Amino acid sequence: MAVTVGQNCFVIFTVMKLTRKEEIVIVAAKLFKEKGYSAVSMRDIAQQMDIKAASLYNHIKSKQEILSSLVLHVAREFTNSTQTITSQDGTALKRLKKLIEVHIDITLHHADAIAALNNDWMHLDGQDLLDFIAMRDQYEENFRNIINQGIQTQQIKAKEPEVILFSILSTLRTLYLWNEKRGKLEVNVLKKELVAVLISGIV
Amino acid sequence: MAVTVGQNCFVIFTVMKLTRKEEIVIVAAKLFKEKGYSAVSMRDIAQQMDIKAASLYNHIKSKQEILSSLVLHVAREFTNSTQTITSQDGTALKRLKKLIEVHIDITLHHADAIAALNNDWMHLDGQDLLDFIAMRDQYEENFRNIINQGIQTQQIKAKEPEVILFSILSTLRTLYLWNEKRGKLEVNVLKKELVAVLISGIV
DNA sequence: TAGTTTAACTAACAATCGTTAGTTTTGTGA
DNA sequence: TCACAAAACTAACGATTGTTAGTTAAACTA
Repeated sequence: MAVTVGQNCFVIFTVMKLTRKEEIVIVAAKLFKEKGYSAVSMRDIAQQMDIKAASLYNHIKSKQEILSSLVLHVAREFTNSTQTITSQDGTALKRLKKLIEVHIDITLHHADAIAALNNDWMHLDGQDLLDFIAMRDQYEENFRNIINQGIQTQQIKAKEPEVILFSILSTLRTLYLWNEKRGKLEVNVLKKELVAVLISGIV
Repeated sequence: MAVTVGQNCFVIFTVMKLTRKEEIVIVAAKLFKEKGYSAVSMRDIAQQMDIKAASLYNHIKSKQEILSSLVLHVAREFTNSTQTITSQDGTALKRLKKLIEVHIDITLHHADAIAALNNDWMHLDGQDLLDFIAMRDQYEENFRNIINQGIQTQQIKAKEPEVILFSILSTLRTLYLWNEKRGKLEVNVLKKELVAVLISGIV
């Protein structure tokens, strides 16, 4: 289905029928966002879906599986998008801007999952935990490299690179919380303003 | 006890004997930081203190009390410091810088408690929860006012004030996580660099 | 319509949760 | 040394946790 919104703007969306498992994961994500993984019981999730807790196990293997579906899926999305940008050409500063914009896009599309990614990743176990940490470190390293490149080419002030990295990543990481308050502020405006603030400061 | 560190720099510290309750709260804070309030059991806390869980109740009233001691104490510290600065004179930009510096100071002194403040405040209940939310909102409002003053006096760019507010508060809120990685970076350097990045940007 | 899958149900399990009661040990001051 | 307070202990409680087993109702497919 294709719909015209305003001018030159097509939104193409396919109404996919969600599997029951996907529904569970989505509902769980909302609850995890509010109270955290550990404080949400299987009975809480079931109640929110108007079924009994035991029925959930027709569709999922365990509570852990809900968490890892949620977290690893969006973590992979971050990883993939980052890889693409890093391997593109363009100045360090341009790629940094692009990186920020993509991060904003992913955040707005997966706000609930990102809450779990930020706050509940430590409750992953086994290989899932290792995979997540590897992806997180790689994501951070990508930002670090681009910032360092920017400093070398003198596009970015030769301040402490770690402080710059920290400031940008912190802001992006917390964006999921502000998305609700964002209210009227349109996505493209948000992107533009946020990139400006992060890159050029406020004075 | 007073010790001279380098030149012109006195550190005066009193070795206070901690009450048993304070010890419990400190130990609990460390565990809450790693796994979150809900995932830490009273038996976990007790084990870390080499006693049995039931013994904790000689010193505290409930698990809830540990959390509210932890969170409300540091929340009040933020509130008090903020009040002082807001009522001082000086330009909006100077007060904003001061606000950031004070936030950094408090964060470095109460890293574990701030983890709970950020991640577990929603597990407070009753009046404690209401008090916390009131303090948090007031804290945010203080930042907002100073930023708006800065915009009016044209010290700060007339960008979206909410985006500026969001960027600064996000960075400060997440600082407790980076404090460990900070490593060699000295406190005063961190303050100076972070203020510079937040105010002047990176280009 | 008969057969099969999908997805719900009830009932229960072992483990763990925060917490209480009652008792014993430890340390301190007279 | 004796009395008392502080702080530990054991044992157990009722509730809740994630999860399993076995069964039933509804919905598609032949």
